[in-house]
Amino acid sequence: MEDDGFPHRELEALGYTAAVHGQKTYNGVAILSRAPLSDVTRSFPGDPVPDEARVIGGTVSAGGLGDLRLVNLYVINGQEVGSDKYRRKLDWLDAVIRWLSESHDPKAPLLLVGDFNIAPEEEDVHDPETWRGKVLFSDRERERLHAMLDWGLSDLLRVHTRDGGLYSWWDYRMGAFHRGWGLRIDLGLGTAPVSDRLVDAVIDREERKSSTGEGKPSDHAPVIFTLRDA
DNA sequence: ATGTCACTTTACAAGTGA
Repeated sequence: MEDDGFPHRELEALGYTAAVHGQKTYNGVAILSRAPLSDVTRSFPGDPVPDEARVIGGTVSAGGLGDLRLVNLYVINGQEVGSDKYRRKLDWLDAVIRWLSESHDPKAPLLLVGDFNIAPEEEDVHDPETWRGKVLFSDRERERLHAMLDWGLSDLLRVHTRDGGLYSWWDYRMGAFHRGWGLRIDLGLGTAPVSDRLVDAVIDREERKSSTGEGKPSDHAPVIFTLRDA
C-alpha cells in the first residue's frame, strides 16, 4: 500500500510505532517497533532504483540492548537467470554491498533483515539439483550474499543450527507448501555485537498454512530472532 | 517446474510480476 493508507493509529493502539516506505502493487517495506525508533532512512546512497520502495532503515533504542541499527531490504526478485531483471538484481546487490562497506561499521550493532530473494546454501533449498543455476539460487546471486557475509555479517539462523528443511517461502503454485518444496530466502544478517546476543532464531511455518488465521496466508512465513540484552 | 495469487488498466478480461 501507499504510505497514506498505512494503519498507524491501529498499530499505535497496540503499542507499536511504524516507519513505512510504501508503494502500490509491488515493493514496500516497513519497520514496526515497540521501542523508540529514530533516524529513519529510505532507499540508500547509490541505489540504482531509488524510485522503488525497497529499503528502510531505523535505529531502535531497545533498553539493555543499546542502539541497534535495523535495515529492512526487499531484494529485487530477478525473474529468470539471464533476463534484464536478473542483471538489475545483481547490480542492485552490488550497490548494497558498496553502501554497506562505505557507510557502516562491522563492529557496530547492525541487523540487516528482509526478503533477500536468495537461498544461501544447499540446505536452504528443498532440491538443490533442481534449483542449481536458477534464480533465487544461482551462483552469482549467492556470491553477492557471501560478499555481504564476508564484510562482517552472520546469517543469524545459522548461528545455532545447520539443519536443513528450515524454509521461509513456498511458491503458491504446484501445491509447493504441501509437498515441502520450500526455500529459505528471508534472512537476518547481524554484525558480531548482534550475533553475540542471539538467543534463538525460528521460522513460524504455521503461518504458511491455509488453516491459520483468515485462510489466506502469504507465500512467506515469519522469521523470528530473539536477542538478549547486552 | 509452474497446478496460485493479487494487482493493474481505460476495466467488465487479460497481462504482469512474484
